[in-house]
Amino acid sequence: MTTAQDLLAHRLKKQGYSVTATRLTVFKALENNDPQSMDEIIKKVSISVNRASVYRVIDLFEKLGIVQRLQIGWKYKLELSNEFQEHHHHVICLQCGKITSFREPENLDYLLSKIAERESFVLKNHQLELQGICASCQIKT
Amino acid sequence: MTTAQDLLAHRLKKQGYSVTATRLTVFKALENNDPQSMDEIIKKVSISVNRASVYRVIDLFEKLGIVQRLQIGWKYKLELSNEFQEHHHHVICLQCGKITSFREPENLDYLLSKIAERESFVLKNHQLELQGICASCQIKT
DNA sequence: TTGGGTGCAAAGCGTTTGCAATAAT
DNA sequence: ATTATTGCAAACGCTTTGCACCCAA
Repeated sequence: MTTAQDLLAHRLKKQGYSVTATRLTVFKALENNDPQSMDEIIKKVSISVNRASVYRVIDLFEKLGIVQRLQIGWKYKLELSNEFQEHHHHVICLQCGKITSFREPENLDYLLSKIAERESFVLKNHQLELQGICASCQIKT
Repeated sequence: MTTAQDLLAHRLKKQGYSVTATRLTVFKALENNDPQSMDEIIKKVSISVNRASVYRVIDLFEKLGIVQRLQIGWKYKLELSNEFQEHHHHVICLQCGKITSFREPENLDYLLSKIAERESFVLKNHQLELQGICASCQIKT
C-alpha cells in the first residue's frame, strides 16, 4: 500500500529534492485537514520547524503542485492538491467562515471543456468556490 | 440614461457615504478594465490620489460590493463586481498571464443551486476560474 | 564528503493607522 | 457648521533573504 507520504517522497526525489524531516512535518500538518492559513501551519509545526522554513517548504510544494492556495475572503489558505486528496471544491460561510467541501459536480467537466474549446485554451486546472450562509448561521438571525 | 458612475453615486449616498473626487477617480480607474493589481491602480491615480486612500477606497468598495477581488496565481487583482459589469468568469493563461472573460455558462446556476441545497447553504456568490494555455502560447512551444 | 536544506536575525515590501488638514453635506 | 474623508509619514505584519551551520544522499 502506498501512503500519501510515500507519494510525497517519491515526488520530491523525482524532481531532485531531498526528503527531509522538515518537509515531512509540514506535509503531515496539511494532510487530512481543511484549508489552513500560513499562520495555522506555522503554529502547528513551530516546535520543530522555523517560520522561514515553512515558507520555503510551502513555496516548493506549490511549485511541485503538492499544495494549492485558495482565496478565502482577504486571506489565502493552503491545502494539499488534487493528487494528494480527491479533487473538490468549497462552500464558505460568509458569516462564520466555515468551510465545507464538495465533490466535483457531474456535468462541470463537460461544461468547462466546452468553454475552454471556445476560448482556444488548453485547460489545465480550475477552481469553483461558493459563498453563502451556512445552516447554523441561518438560524442565528 | 444611467451611467455606471451615477449608479456608484447613488449606491454611496444610499449607504451614507459621500461622493468624493477620490472615490470617483478610483472608480474610473476600474471601469471597463481587466482585473488589475493594487499597484496598477495606485500608479494610475497617483497624480491625484494618495496610496493610503486607494486602499481605503478599495476597502469601502469591497464592503459595499462594488469591487471584488480575484486570485491570480499568488497575487490578487481587482475588478468591478457584477452590478457594475456583467457577471462573468475568467480563463487565465498559465504561461503569459493573459486573462480572458467569459459569460456565466448556461447550466451553472442550476448546478450550483443543487449543491447549495444539498449543503444547506443559502448561496450568495460564486467564483469559477479556469487556468490553461492560451492559443498563442500553444504555438510558441 | 559535499551540496542542498535549515535556523536565525535582519531586511523588505505591501498594507494599515494616527493625526492634522480638507472637503462634502 | 459639523462630520466624513484625505494626505502624510510612521508603524505594522507577513514574507523573504544572507549567512553560517547541519543533514541527506
